[in-house]
Amino acid sequence: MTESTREALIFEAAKLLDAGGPAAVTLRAVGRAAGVSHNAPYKHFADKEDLLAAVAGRELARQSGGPPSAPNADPIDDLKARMHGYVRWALRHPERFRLTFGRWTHANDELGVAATDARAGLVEAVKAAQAAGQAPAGDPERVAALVLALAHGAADLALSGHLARDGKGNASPEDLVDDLFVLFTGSRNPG
Amino acid sequence: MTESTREALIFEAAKLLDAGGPAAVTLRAVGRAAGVSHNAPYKHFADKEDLLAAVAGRELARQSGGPPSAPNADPIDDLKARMHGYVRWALRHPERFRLTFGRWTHANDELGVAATDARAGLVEAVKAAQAAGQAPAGDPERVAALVLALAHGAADLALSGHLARDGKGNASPEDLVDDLFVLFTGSRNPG
DNA sequence: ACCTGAACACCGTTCAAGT
DNA sequence: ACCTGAACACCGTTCAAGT
Repeated sequence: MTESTREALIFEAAKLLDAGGPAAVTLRAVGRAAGVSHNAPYKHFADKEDLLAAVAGRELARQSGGPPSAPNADPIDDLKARMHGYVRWALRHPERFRLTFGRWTHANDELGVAATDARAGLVEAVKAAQAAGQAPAGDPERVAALVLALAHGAADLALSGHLARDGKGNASPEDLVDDLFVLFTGSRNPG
Repeated sequence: MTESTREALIFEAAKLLDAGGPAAVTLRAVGRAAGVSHNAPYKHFADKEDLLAAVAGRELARQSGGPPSAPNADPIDDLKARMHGYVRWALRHPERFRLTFGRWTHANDELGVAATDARAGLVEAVKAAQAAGQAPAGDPERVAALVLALAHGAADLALSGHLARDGKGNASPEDLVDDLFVLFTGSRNPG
């Protein structure tokens, strides 16, 4: 039971975030939703930011810990599917996406570990694509950063409305991810 | 004099934002810094968000309205310089960057116009690079979106600490921009 | 037309106290 | 070890009033 209150607080905070944005996530509302007083959260988290970091960490771990695609798919398809999944996650859960990549003053362990794990999985996918000659050669961490930066930027611009203005001649974040992979085929590593 | 109070409020709000993040931008602090009462802002802006939108609009217009590089430089260098400038702006003024691409509930005209202008300038630079055979063929708006998404994502990931963890084998946002342009040379439009 | 001061309903956080 | 209720210093916003 001692753990369930903590979990309930995280769960209710995430629910309030989705429903009403960060402004709706007050400790009073979280406590009320979890059936405790408005300052019970202080027995489980240092402060409000610490609670939000727990929400972000749980979300990032969940997102990047999804199914590793079909295990024997083409490596480049695996990488593409992973990035499409990333974009889809951002567009479906904009508040969780923004929270995850938001401002963190006192670095949180839970969130940091989740971020490191997510990057490691992506780097492995890039290495496999490179080994199959389907991605540019070079430091796999750097190629992974390139791919992630594009997917992240496309998603963030789309969410903030800075990507498309009129419907004409514009691209969805998924389209932009595909465009990058088309560029990859132009500079394949023949090895 | 009637206009100067409004301008002073925008100016002081931007200063407070840079100094202490969005939490430091309270209408009371803005009013105090501008030498007016804490609710004088309501005579110039509908609410706090409207004031922040004015800050963001001014900032975006200033950023994208910079010098158009050397006028007779290679088109691809012009495009590259523009994106490097974008990244440098984001890293030097993280709070303004995040504000500009933040949450806007009631769409603001000033900010919308600034965003449209910025995109238009970028599309022109892409068209020039395409005409010189230095950028991939296709809808210039879509190629511009690809380039902007990468620069934006690289900057945002760097700011949130999700780009590099250890110093080893990682890339700066500027490096990632360069990497994209290297991919461009692999799929040049021969026209 | 622009500004002020008091007031209202909120919020994060602290603290003494309870089991 | 976990929780409560009162309290404190804030905040955005509204409103009646002043020039």
